[in-house]
Amino acid sequence: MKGRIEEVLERSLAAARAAGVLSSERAASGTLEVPKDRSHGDLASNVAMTMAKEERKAPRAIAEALVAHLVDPDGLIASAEIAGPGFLNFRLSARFWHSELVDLAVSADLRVPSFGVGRRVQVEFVSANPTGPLTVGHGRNAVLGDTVARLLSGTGHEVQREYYFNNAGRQMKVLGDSVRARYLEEIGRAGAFPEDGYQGEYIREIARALVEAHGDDLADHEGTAFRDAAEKAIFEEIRSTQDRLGIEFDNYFNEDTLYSSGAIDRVLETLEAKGLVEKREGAVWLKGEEVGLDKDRVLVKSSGEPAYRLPDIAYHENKLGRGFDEVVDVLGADHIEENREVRAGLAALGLDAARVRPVIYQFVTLTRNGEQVKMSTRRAEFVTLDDLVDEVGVDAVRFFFLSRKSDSHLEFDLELARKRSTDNPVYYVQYAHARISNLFAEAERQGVAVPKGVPAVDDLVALEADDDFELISQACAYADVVGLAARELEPHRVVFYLQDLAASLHRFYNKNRILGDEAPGRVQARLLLLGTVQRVLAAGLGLLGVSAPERM
RNA sequence: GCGCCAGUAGCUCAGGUGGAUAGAGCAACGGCCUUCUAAGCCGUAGGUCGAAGGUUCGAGUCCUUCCUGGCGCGCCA
Repeated sequence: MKGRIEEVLERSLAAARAAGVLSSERAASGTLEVPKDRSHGDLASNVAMTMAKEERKAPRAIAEALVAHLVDPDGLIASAEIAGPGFLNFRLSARFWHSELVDLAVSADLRVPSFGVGRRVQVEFVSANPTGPLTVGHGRNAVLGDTVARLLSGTGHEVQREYYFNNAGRQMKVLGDSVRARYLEEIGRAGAFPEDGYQGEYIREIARALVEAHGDDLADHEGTAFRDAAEKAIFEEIRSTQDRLGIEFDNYFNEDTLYSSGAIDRVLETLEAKGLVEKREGAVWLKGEEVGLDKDRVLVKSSGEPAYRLPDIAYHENKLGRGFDEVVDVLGADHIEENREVRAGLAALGLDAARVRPVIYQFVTLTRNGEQVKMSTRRAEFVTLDDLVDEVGVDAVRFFFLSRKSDSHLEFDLELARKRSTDNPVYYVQYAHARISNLFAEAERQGVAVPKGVPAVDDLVALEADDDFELISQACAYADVVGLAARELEPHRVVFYLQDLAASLHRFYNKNRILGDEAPGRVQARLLLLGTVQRVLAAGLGLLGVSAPERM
């Protein structure tokens, strides 16, 4: 929406230069924004202030020169005022707003910038090892990753969603041993339960299923049957949780392929060849100082097994090698350091580590009635993501997980999330959408002609109130918000925007009776406006993976 | 001790690239439905933006130091 006014500013600047009033060559670099205070107009520019130094003139004098040479052939600006230290406050014309609304309405993608066209991006998220059901913490990861992927797709990127699975590590062995121990218990044989084994009830259930299927045939089994059964069962559960949340992956990547392909050995050899490793105390170390880390890190343990970070480096090398322009890692705050090591490793290999973009999220706490809910496994309180979905529903889970900047700790208020009332921000936004649907239904019932198809500026002349323009302005902001959210990988911006847009809609709805307005053409014009607002709400909710109900 | 993140209204949190009188939602208080869904709206109250310095026309935003909380700093993953 700023584009056309920016052009006006550029031309006015040129005109002022041509008239010899201004001298600097530089293009205007100020910002144009919607002022927080509506009394400052529809759009405000600080360009006069940013030019002050170079022009060696007072900002207000520059602003005056610009206003005096305003080039606005299309009549987009209704008035231009100079305010405060040198702000240029523009009030825009009805004509401007009408053409903005037409542009938005005819745009299939609501004018969201498609800066990602031709770029391939991978988003890796969740990546939880199947040692138990997904937790609430995984939930934030899952929803964040999925929504980042949606944002990137929405801005034209070709996106792959990947789940990385450490099936080569110790964890999976412990899992198998845990099931074996429970299995032996079930068939009445004493077996020592592993010290660091997984104690959850789900392990026993898997063991029982094995008893049912095989009796005690597996009592002396030395292979991977326990592990395989556990992995399969738990993965099924994880997938079903993801399913409920509307999350699908394009690819599951197994760590062991990095071993079988020789990738891990090659990484090690390359680092050795570059003189970036050192053998010491029976282990192989990555030289921290030389790769930009604060200390040396073990790549291969003295046991001969790779430490977790080596396959991680190989994994990221693999990802970059698959030709992605960018690789996004969605990680909990406890993995920041590890990610730094991985990127240092990539740089050491001569790869462009800047193509790896971590999205870090802080931890989640649950509260109920102001009290923190302990997420302990022992008391069977709220541990799993499935439980959370059961209690508050998919829409609230997704919306709430996204309603904080990922860098901030997230306090998930169960009481609020389950409320089916106005207090609950999810319902607030959804209600705005449903309200518009209802209005259209009511219009049909009353036999009001509901405009169909693509609007033209002439259809909108009856929109002449500030209320109308404000709503248009809000709806038009969608494109900028989504663009910024996608660029910065910050879904929460969309959440806050939708709450603002919903508030504008509710305000508008309460203040203006839409149907039965006697001004000629206004009912139809406002239905066109609200139809577009509804499309924006639906698109925004869709980006978040939250439903946009017709009726509530 | 070192690193990363956070500290903004009673509570939970927004506040790209520095802009005008710092915002929203809960909670509190007072209003608005015989009329398109009151799951809504309007109003009141609530702040030394953790502290102190600095940078400049201008700082919640940038720099320095300090305080508080979370998370890391493993031959665990």
